[in-house]
Amino acid sequence: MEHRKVPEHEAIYLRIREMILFGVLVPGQPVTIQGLVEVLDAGTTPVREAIRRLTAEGALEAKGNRRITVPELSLTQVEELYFARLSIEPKLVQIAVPRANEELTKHLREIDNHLNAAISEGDIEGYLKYNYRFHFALYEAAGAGILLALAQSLWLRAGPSLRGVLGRYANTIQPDQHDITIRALENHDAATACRAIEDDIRQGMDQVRQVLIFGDSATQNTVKSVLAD
Amino acid sequence: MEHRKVPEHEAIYLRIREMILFGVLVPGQPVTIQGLVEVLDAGTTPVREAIRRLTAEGALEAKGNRRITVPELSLTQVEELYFARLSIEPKLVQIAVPRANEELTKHLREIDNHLNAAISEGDIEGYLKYNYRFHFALYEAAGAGILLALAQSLWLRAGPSLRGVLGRYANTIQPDQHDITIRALENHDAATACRAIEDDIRQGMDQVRQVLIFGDSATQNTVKSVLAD
DNA sequence: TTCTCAAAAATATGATCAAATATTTTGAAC
DNA sequence: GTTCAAAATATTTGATCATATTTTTGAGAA
Repeated sequence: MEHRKVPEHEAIYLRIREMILFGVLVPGQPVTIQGLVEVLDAGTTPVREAIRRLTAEGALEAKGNRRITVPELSLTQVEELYFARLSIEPKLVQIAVPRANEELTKHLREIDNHLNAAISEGDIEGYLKYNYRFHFALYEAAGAGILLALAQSLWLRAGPSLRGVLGRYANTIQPDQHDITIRALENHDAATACRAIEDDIRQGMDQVRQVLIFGDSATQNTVKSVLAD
Repeated sequence: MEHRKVPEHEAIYLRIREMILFGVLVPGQPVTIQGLVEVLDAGTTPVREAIRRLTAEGALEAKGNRRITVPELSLTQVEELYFARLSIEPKLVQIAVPRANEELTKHLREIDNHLNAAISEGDIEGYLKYNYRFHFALYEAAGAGILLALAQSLWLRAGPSLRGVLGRYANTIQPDQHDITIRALENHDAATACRAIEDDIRQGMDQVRQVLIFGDSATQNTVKSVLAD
């Protein structure tokens, strides 16, 4: 069991999933089986099965014409994600807090250090990766598999659009909700931890909403100028 | 577009999905590709792809030994579903209420009439079908695809266990939350509609919880005695 | 230039088979 | 009866191909 061979379709699924989560695949982009086969140097059957799985999760969108794209979020969908994230993720935190131990908080601090380094270096993909890892290390500690799956589905839907946020707001100083969260965990203060995660979600989703309202043409320019530093 | 040919894998997915929702497939039951191929008189590829999709949605559970089963709900998972349903479904109702029109309430009444007939006849599968249809006719009216997908995923997870509830509680008189809901829709009274759905969810999930706590051996006997009427 | 139409190209879908993996059955020994 | 190993069986996984469907391309007409 420990050394169970991971089926190829699972490995491929995880790779495509990360491409979606971290904005390698962008909203509106068509996704084809053969395209992924070539990019990933994989077989068609595992890619097909991974795609089927990801469409079931809302991470990819099956169009009526047998084509598959990365979903684009409408404003009302952002509102839906906003609501759902605020419903599910703090609950995961609430469940996790009584279970938090030093190992967890230490692990979260490590991730957050990487995250802060990525911010300092203007490393967008690093930021997205460690932000995701921070959140899910915490949520996994809750041991609530169904809520966790819901949260992951929400992140998969939001992932490609989050990338559009970063150039625009990279210079914006936001209160560090992660640090607040970690301290609350150490104190087993569920209310503070939940509020910090809620505020973190609000900050992030407010920014996604802004980008959608004002468009992302200004965003592309500021991505370049930020990364030039 | 209107007469788009529906791929076989989608049609098969819908059929298996209903088997799960309405308790034809029971918790713990192994599910094999060849088994479904024979039951559904279908091809292996569409069945495989449907299974992959359903496991992604949590409706089926991939075990570490490459076997697939219908999930069994633990008590903590029931609590998770309880919380998630109470978070998501009333929100769908809240969004739907301002959009409710006479066509919708008429449609809901028709479904509810079928549901009540099924109850009178002791028709368990009919009950499950029309209960599902009632809820989702309402939720679909919200036009909130992401929240709808979350709700459907929750129902898929709970579906097989709901069947275990029915024999046990079929004689229990519960306030008819559906009728209350319809009337609230007619009056565009979102608060009442949401509360009715919340109460409906509580009634249902309390019963699932009870069955899990006390076991279902008594349930099987009462299924038989109820259906003998 | 635009529009139409047919052919070519791209892509998804389903079938089928072999290989890999896991479980069950069988038979022997104690 | 139990235990264990080997054989048989069941099942999943991945490859590969043919078929079906959709999009793109290019030629001709207006």
